[in-house]
Amino acid sequence: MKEPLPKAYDPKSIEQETYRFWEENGYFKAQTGSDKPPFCIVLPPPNITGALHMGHALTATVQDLLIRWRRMQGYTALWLPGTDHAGIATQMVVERQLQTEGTNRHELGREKFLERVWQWREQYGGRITEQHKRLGASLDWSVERFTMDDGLSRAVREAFVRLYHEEKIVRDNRLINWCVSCQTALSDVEVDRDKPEMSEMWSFAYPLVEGGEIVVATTRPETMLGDTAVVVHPDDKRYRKLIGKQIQHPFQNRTIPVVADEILADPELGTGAVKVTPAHDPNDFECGKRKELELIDIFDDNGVVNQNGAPFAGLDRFEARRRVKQALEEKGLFRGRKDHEYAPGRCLRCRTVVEPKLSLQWFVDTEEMSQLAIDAVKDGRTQFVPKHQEHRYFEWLEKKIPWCISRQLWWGHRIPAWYCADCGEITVTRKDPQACFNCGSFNIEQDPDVLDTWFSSALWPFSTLGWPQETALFKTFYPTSVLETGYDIITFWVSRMMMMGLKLVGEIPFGHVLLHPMIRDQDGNKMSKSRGNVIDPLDVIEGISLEDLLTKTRGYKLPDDEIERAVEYQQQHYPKGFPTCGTDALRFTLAAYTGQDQDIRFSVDRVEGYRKFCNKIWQAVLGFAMPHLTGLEATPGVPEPVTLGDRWILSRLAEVADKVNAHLGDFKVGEATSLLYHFFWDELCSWYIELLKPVFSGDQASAAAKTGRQVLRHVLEVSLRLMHPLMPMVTEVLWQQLPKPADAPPSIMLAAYPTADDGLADPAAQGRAARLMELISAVRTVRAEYDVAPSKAVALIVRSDDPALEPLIEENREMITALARVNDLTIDPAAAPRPNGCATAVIDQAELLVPLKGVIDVDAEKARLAKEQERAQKQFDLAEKKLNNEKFTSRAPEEVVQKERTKLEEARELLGKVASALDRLNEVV
RNA sequence: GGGCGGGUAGCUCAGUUGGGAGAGCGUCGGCCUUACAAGCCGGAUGUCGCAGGUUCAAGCCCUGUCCCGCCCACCA
Repeated sequence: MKEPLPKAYDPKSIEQETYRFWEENGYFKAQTGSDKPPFCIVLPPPNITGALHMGHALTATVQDLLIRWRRMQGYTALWLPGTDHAGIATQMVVERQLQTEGTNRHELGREKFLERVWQWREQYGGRITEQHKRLGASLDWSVERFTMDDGLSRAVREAFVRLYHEEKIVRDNRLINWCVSCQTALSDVEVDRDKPEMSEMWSFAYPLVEGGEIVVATTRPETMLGDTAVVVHPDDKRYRKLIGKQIQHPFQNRTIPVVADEILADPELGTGAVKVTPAHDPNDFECGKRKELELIDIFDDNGVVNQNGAPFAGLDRFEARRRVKQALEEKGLFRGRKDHEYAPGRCLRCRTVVEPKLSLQWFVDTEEMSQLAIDAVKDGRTQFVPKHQEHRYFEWLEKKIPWCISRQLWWGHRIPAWYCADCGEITVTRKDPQACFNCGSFNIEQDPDVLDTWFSSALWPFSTLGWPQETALFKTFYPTSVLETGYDIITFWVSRMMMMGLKLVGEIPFGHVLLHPMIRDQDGNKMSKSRGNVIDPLDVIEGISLEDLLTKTRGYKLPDDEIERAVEYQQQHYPKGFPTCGTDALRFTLAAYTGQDQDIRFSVDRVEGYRKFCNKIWQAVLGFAMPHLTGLEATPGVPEPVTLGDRWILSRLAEVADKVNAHLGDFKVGEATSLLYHFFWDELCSWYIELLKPVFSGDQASAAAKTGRQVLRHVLEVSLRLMHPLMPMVTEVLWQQLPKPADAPPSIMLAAYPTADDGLADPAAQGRAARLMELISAVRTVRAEYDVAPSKAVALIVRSDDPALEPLIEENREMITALARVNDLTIDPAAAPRPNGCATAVIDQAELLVPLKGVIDVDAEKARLAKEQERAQKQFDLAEKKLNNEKFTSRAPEEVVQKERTKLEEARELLGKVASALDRLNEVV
């Protein structure tokens, strides 16, 4: 880190090197066994198949800033990284790979296939964690985890066995969601409901054995092949006498009964009669249980009609629909169709319409666990931020839906259940058994299925720390402090971690759930490859040309027309590609966006703005400060201020440090970023550094100059520490450059996070500084309005009778002359004669005259003053109106009324000054 | 159908014990003033979605309403 630094900020030249410096020195490593308070965040494990996207960048930014902040505050901070094996996703990737080799997993066999998956994982599974390093993430890589690690697999086994023996996990034949494409069962949260699409409600008649008919309506006519009843409401007069009668199935040699059921049948809907297919509809299934109806499964695992669906066996379910309708029409049973909106459930991963299907699967009984999870949030042991997101959590948990956890896949944690071929008993145990626990037979076979990926994810906050063993990590860091993630996985993940943590460990897994919004493109659309609006964080960090961007897009595995569309979008929206913005700017942007409650419309322009901020910091430290600070011996503690400027900036520093800590404590990250941005740029750079310039160009040995150097060094150094959690790279590099007391740590990461004690509160100095700034700004405005170049100095006459103003101006004469570019500053009493040809500005308790001989345009000046007059008049009128209102003066608090009186007086004075200036102008003419 | 969030400058968004409407980007004018033109100085810009109400006082609280986004339910 000792190489000469470039003159201008260049993120590429510092970032990777800085990360290496931290990593090689082990600064990310959390020490257990210290007496410091613990602070722990577990990184939501990205899928090994995933590539870093903006959502990861956002999550990493927020978590890293919390971790760095707490670490600097003196906490033992652990940020634990890891990845998820992502069952279906990974298996699909490897299966596609096999396909290109002309083989498949069945040819390969289970064992060989799993070897291939592990191989794939070795090769690509670490990509995404490497990418986190580019974000500056201070993750403790020494404790990196993977959901299929031995340790985590032991935790999975432990959880399963314990829940099984408590009968919270059961094997049962139930209706589940079956994906005919992925060939596996899915849980309810893995079924996605799209916007409803136009479909039809199709009616047909079932002929009664005794003659007559009963008409039913359905969106899925093909399921009539598996119908085992028609239900009507017991009170429905139209059908009452049909209850108990038999229907002749039109295509099959069987009859089905008309049954009364007040739950499923609603006389108000449709025809009031409902066909019941217990094996292929959740409501019908429940009805079937109530009425002990026969279950007829008419589809095989591919969604093709089986022998039960004769004579339509062999047809795909959608083809079967067409043919059943056709056949019913031919038999004269068609009774009409209506347009109908219908939203079929789709497999979250492959978009195939899921088939409700009767199947023997493993389920978690969530009744008790859900309640534990609900209670923990209701009583505040775990708090959601923002709080209103709780409703998603409660809404889902309160349904207490059994969780189908078995998946018909090979990649994942295999279910630890062995079936005995001899006695039929199930053995469920922590260690693989040699024989049946019941009969001792060796003729046992393990369940071929694996567990839902989310089962292992649900254990993440404690399995990663060593549970079920009482490891030092586990004892130190459980429960973890904050769980930070997107609101979209509250049901998938947050709820289930709460359930499992409370059930298995007996304690909440985390104290706060911090939820961030989703990242969309600048128009509010979801980012998707096929749309072409995906912004890769690494492209923003490093910059990318349009050409390279398009090359990347053309490499996507997408249909040609989608690629063309994506390319077109990018040509239109990103004609110049993306500039190099750097990690710090990206992080600052993402942090600034988190104030929002709605989804983020990500704009690269904004990142570019913050890259400029990085340059501003760079220039302030290296360009301005360092030449004045070389060889400076840094005094420890807060320097004793000499000038008003010193007092003012140190006072502001105290306020800012205080507020930033408060904001971060409240998770108000956006507030903290904006505060730091404005403090550094608008106050430190635009005012304090500017007013140091005349000090530094004068006598180097003066008290003002000597203290100025110390204050400058101090304020910059504290500011860098304040900003470090947000912009870790640039702050580290610059911090290394600044002179520091001898006991300073080797990295800014290890330095203490600033508090109000790093500044010096001085409200009086702030008030006085504000008056000077007002004065200087007023002169600048006059200059700007008359287009006086900065290189040209002007004279300034301050007319005032305020006894406080004269000493203030005298003591800070240099500041005014330098910042307002004034060469001749005089202070006159308010009644002193006015010279000709002056532009006038009016401020609180003073009139400012700027002689501009020959430049003054009387009309322009009149117009200018008229505008000021108007503004003052408005203020005056407003205050007067309020004060004339008896209700206001009697009911408003005294201080508010007093404030209004002051305002009125100020406005009155302003008006007087402006009026006299106007008079003066008129005299001249 | 039920619920949640949002509607503030051209754009993206801040704005809590209710008490002078803000920032960034953009825009306009002027500046190479020796850290920074990736900069500096200055200007303009608003029926705070709409309509009521409470209050001395409403962007903020209440009621109604419209629009956008999302969640849940229903969809025989």
